[in-house]
Amino acid sequence: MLSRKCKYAIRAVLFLSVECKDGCKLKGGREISDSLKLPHAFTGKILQQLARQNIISSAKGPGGGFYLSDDNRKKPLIKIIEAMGDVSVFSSCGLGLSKCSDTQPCPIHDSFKTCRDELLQLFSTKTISDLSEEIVKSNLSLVR
Amino acid sequence: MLSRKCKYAIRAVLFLSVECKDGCKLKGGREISDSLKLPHAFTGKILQQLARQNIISSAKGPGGGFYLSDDNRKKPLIKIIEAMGDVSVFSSCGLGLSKCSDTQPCPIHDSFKTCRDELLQLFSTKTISDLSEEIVKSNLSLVR
DNA sequence: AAAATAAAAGTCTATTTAGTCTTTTATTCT
DNA sequence: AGAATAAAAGACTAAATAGACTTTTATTTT
Repeated sequence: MLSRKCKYAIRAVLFLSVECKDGCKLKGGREISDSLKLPHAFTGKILQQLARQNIISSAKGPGGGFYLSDDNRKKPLIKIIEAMGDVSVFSSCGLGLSKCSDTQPCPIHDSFKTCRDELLQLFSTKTISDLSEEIVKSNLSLVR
Repeated sequence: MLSRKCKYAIRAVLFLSVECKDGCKLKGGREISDSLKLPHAFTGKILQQLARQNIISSAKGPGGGFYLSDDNRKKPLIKIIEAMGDVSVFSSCGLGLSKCSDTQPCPIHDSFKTCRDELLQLFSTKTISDLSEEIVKSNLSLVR
């Protein structure tokens, strides 16, 4: 569905959202990748990319790291997906036709579009803070 | 969602199902890839793989090519997806966690699973002949 | 039997995605 | 100011996917 990069990104952001809550202690790239059992160098790249696109925030130097501002927390998951360049899955044809549409549908268009839209709905409505709360409340997993 | 290979495979099979109906004229690999505007060598590989796994039928020599037996037509689309090795999307976690399950869910497990299952349902119920009929009846597109 | 045809099979190349490693830049602490 | 820390940036490597090219094998037609 989503690329590995994108899934790593979502997990990293959700990790930040639950781990550095109000006291807002920063988390280093190393700690993030170690906690989530992700390849650290690759995760570093992803974190940078997220920071550059204002999905997460960062601070250099000793005591620095990544964190989420209040503004960051308000964003829906789809923003992460957009930042990672994976957003086209929610608009493209299930059989790969470039011109597939309601007026010129492929053989599975209708039912496929329904599912695709539900998924888009999910990622567009759930914000980082929404999920953060659910994770804490129901002890949901981000690792393995 | 599905790999390019898998999408090509589905389109090729559906093409065969509508193009060589009852008179059962065979279609060569070249004609298939040309009609669907797919890379011919790659399409050839895919057709072979489908034939080897009894999703489609083939005949060598002059006048030979690919076709669908009555038995082939009865199969649901998921069989094509299985043959192309893409079937895991319908069981794997939306965030890439290997241990995600109903009892140990990831943050988006429930709603993601719902969509995933709907999609699986779609591909498991629609057979090649079902879709073939719909394609003819509603003039649905397989190209572009 | 020989020629022609078309799938089967195998090897090879290109592109994309995933991932590492090294250097630079900004910040903080002594 | 200098040392240490940690992100930013860039160049590089590995693996997977997509795709091409060549040879072989089976079948049909002359």
